[in-house]
Amino acid sequence: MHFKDLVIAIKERRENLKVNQEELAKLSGVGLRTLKQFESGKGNPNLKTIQKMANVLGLEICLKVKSEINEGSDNTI
Amino acid sequence: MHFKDLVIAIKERRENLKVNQEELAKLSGVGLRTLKQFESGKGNPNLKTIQKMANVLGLEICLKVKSEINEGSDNTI
DNA sequence: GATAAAAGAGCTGTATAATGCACTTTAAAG
DNA sequence: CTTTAAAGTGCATTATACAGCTCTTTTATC
Repeated sequence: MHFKDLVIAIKERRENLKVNQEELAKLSGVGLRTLKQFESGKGNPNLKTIQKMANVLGLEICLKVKSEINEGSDNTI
Repeated sequence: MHFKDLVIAIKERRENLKVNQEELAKLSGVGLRTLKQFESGKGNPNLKTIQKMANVLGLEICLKVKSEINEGSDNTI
């Protein structure tokens, strides 16, 4: 998952949950400015910041072995 | 995947590939000091730094929907 | 087009990550 | 116990993420 895809995944998840940036900022404890930067693709957030955002959205960071082909359905997004 | 687990995953992957910290630092372009900090659990690396390390190890960051139960085998580590 | 809500951006101060260098500690091999 | 490689730490500097404030731009809704 590349940088942009990660941004998109977070952003889409937020939108699907009908939460706006301001709410997510409050809920996650991440500054609104930081969140905006991130979603507009300008940020380079540290791990803790990413996890704060993800957690509130019911997502979690994981690592998987890289593979070009799609190895079948899991619950990654 | 919590912070510590991520650290462990990276570290174990590196060790399994028989690469030492110095080599990984060179290969990934991440400073040796940064890598040491991270692996000793003291760091809070930003996304790009994490990805540089992961890429060289054949890993990628992904997001998945949180779930308490294990939903079956995928290729996440 | 006017209005309102959401998203994005410039400016700025503070906090801290990234880095290199030198040193210490730990682990493995003889 | 000695030697050596790998891992971890203290210190200092530089780069940059975080954050709030304000303002602008975009996107609906009417």
